[in-house]
Amino acid sequence: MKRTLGASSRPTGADVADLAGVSQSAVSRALRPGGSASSKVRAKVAAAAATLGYRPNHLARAMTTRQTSVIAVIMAGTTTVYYPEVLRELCHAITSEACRAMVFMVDDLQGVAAAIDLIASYRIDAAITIVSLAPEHIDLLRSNAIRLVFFNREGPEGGPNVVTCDHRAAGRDAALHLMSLGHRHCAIIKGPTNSWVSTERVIGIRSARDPQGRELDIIATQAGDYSYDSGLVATRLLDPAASRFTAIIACNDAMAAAAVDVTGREWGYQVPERVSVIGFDGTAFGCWEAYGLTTLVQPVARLCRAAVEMLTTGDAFGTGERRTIDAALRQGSSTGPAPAFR
Amino acid sequence: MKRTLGASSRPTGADVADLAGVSQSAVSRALRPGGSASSKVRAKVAAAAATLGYRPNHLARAMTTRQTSVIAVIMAGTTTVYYPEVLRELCHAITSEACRAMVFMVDDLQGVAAAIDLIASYRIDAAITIVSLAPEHIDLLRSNAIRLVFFNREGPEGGPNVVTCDHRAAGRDAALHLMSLGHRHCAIIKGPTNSWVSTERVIGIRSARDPQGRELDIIATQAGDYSYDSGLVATRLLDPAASRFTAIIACNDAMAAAAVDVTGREWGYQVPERVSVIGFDGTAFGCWEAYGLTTLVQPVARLCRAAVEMLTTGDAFGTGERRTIDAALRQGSSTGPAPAFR
DNA sequence: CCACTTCATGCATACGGTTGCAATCATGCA
DNA sequence: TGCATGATTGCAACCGTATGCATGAAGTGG
Repeated sequence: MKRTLGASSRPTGADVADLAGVSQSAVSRALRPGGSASSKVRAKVAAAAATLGYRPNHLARAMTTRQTSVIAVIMAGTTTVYYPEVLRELCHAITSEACRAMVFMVDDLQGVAAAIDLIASYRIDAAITIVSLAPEHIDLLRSNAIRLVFFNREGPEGGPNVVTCDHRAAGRDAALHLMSLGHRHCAIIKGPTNSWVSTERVIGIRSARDPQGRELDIIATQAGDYSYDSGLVATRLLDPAASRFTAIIACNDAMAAAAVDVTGREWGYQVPERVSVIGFDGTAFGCWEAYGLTTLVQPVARLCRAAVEMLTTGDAFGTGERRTIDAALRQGSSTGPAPAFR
Repeated sequence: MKRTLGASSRPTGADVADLAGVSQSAVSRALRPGGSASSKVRAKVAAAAATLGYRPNHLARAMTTRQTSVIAVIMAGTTTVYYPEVLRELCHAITSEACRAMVFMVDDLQGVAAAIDLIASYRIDAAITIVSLAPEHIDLLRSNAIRLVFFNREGPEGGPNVVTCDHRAAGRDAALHLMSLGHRHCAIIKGPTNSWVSTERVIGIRSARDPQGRELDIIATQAGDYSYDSGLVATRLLDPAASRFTAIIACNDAMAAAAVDVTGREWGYQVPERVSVIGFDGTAFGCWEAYGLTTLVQPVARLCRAAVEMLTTGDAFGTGERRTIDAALRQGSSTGPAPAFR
């Protein structure tokens, strides 16, 4: 009972032990499900703990057990309309799994290095990364036995686990949807060149074949950075008179919305009567009436749950496990039958 | 040098001490700016630490210093288009201040209690809450000397610190903007009845007086839950024929967008020629062309920085400090001069 | 009734740092 | 040269929990 009076600090296991008339180790064991303790001691300890409002100090526990039940989330600080939603869902999934989410927003490579350092310093159990990691960072995490999952992102060779939407299939489905509506020629607004997701989607679009074995002609391509404004710029660079596309595929919903705006308001082409527009991600505002985007919905919540689950149930660090989850087409009012052309 | 070989664990301060030929406490002091250590020892320790790739274990440090440099964020798990953005900015602000963000998504009162428990268990330094807290939770945090800031939310009497946008002034500015355009009669779409922010905005709207001392007539009121869909429902309940409003004020942008859609597409009233619509928050998609919302922008990043700053620089727990930050009118294409009426 | 197994419990130590205290060392000044 | 003074440094005691080990108690089978 050495605790100083009037201290605002929490009671410790030793305090509970004193009150219950047992040893501190008995308290530790009595409060842990697997611990060896008689029901009598369990009762006494539980009573004392309740009286004192005792709760174990997770830091001290982590010191000895070497696990914190904390999962780190590494995310880029750049503003995109899609990431905050992912962050929210990831945190939600982590909290639901009785873990704690520690978020690291990184602005540059230096920030990534700092985050990796901190993750190791806090003995965090596992990490989900939504940014690319340098090999030395991956090695550092591995050497500290910190499990790692890449989220919607390609990890390096033979490396860590990956949870991703099947972007290639989503791209294919987008193209198939348009072809089933009679579209033969389309324009594409890609994401940034270094975006793996964008690349996959475009590969999927190119790989699509309709029942007659025909592919969708991509007769114009522009690129944006996933922002609405970049979508405006990219769409304006498409020349609807010169290249006779009847559909625009944008690699995310924000750029698709921009495509709808430019097509309808600047070119004066009806959507979808004259031009159909299709996007990706399934962000909430995409289905608001003014846009009514047809889009390939990423089941963000499921992706996040899968990532967390992979971290909490898996065994080793780099089993190279891979979970791929399908996107679903949400039919909106931005796509329709191709106009009879020529 | 008792470390077992082949262990993947990090080197400890003792390892560095061995290599540098000094004591472990010397290592501790040499690596801390304020520590008393000769430049010779500092150099030796720095060299040894670099060789071994040593980084102090934050958990062990937190055990003795009783501070973790972790700031908790307590947020509701319910989906709203505004919160994820706040979460992102809060995490960003926290990371920028050399602190770590631990996020607790709570779905119900039980979740709040669990989050508070964990915050105390991890000896987290401070917390930012975006949900309401029961008095006993606030007491628990106070008794553990965990600093607390309410974010865009009214704390209890004489209690914790608050960082908030000046929603009342924002409401007033919205009304003044409309009156300056000649509007005399408006309809309001409020938020949920328990939303303090919504209440403040409405109070502000009612308190506005134009230079002639006249107020804006609120001739119809409906309520939504801040979602787009609820905005559709609420707007449809407004009877534009019966009550001759020339403007709709919606308590957030999502509902304002819904108001634009119903007004233009369902009623066939031009926006803003026949009806003006104004929203709040300044969410990104609100200014996309199809909506072009006039809105009162909450400077989310500044709010978040202010909250974090208050936690990192303040002194005591409940100084009742209050930081109020102004919203800014962003003029869009959804408001215009009132039609000459009657 | 005894030997043996199983279980419960306390003691002591480890986890990896920080920090008070005392001893030591270097330095300045008379 | 001698002493006072202040800066370094090592020792040891924490922080609060988990856990290996030894011991004692209780139960079990022969």
